[in-house]
Amino acid sequence: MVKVTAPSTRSRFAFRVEARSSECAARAGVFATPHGEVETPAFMPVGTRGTVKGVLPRDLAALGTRMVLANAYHLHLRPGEGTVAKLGGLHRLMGWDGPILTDSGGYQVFSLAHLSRVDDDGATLRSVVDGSPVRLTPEGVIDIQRALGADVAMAFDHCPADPTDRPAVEAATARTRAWLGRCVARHRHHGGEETGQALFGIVQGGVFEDLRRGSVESALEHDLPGYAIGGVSVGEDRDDVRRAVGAAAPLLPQDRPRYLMGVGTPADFFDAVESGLDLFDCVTPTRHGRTHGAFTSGGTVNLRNTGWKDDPSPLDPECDCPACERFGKGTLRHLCASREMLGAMLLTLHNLRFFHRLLERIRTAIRDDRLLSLRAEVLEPMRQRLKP
RNA sequence: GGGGAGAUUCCCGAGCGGCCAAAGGGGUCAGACUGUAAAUCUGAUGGCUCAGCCUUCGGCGGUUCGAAUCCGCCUCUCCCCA
Repeated sequence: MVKVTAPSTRSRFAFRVEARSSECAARAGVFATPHGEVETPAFMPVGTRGTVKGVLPRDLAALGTRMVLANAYHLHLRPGEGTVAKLGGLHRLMGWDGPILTDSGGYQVFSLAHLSRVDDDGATLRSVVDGSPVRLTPEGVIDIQRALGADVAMAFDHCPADPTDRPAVEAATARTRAWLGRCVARHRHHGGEETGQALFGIVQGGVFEDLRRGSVESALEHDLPGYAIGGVSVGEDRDDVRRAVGAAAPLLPQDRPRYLMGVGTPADFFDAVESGLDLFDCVTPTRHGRTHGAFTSGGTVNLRNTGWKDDPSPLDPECDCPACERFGKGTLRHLCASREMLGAMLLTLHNLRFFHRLLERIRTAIRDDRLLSLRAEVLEPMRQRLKP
């Protein structure tokens, strides 16, 4: 049923695996895009409205970012994909020369569920900007992403509100399948990958392993340069996430990048990488950075806690980010407590650096075939919340 | 010197006889956050042997079954006129 074309025919989005773990399904590789290569496993910071909040593009690159996310729904509302195109495209808008991936807006139908209504043809949600109705369909979402011009566009999927509600998940998974077919057709209509944009399919299925497997089969009805697992970490237990990913990942093609959407935390990365996932994105490092939370090698830290007040020591002695190089915890705590934007900026830089360094170590460990020992080494000391 | 206004729990500020340990802000303290409606949101903020009790509304003394609220005096602050 599925004819998998040789990677060479899509060299602009080639993915080559360069090392595999002997202990698990982890692999280290390189994903090529028109705007450069990405070493995997990789973490992609989230820049929803065309900006990774509080971070200059050059700083982003210096932290180790290779690829970033933006969001089609939010950019459609403001400033509008037509405007983005007139401004020279999404790369120009973001001031980012590297690869960009746009999420379709499927997640917003889920996260803004109280403003959304889904039907078989698409979804209608109220604009978060002015409350007016916004119609999203597979075709429309592909058009938007085509106009934005990211390197990777995501299919329009239906992420169910409750991943444990089997009938609802079955319906959402069926829609995701039907919508993917329409996305693929529309993408091809625009010229397919010749336009410089790849389309990734998305697997749903909630916490049900059989539905996850079925959703992978549906996605593989289309020969795409990459596949994503979505609908994960939306409130379920970590074990449920692990099972769902464990069921889906082995069935995805070995020679295509696998993207786990919306994940996650350091522990999540190990789980997912060990199941053979390659790409990740999450708002955690940036959002936590803005809300006084920091990841460190010794555990998480809340920089608003009064106990750090007089502590001149660095946030994480193992870190080489701008926050750790020049400021102590007491200073960071002062910046956070007084709501200086520099505090949010520094913690964002720190968290992003922490995530990228972690993924860097994971990549190296896969190549050295010692991923499981790295897991213990990294996660054990950072299990706790650090208290002053 | 004369006339007027006021002193409330860390701060500002409601309250004007019982439903007041006392609204609402601020500050402070703590928590949450996984394809970002998030520099946001939630909770706590007199004490205790905590479904109750004790101490608090400038001070002292009254009225009343009952007072932050009414009365008298005192202390201090602000405004206007001389």
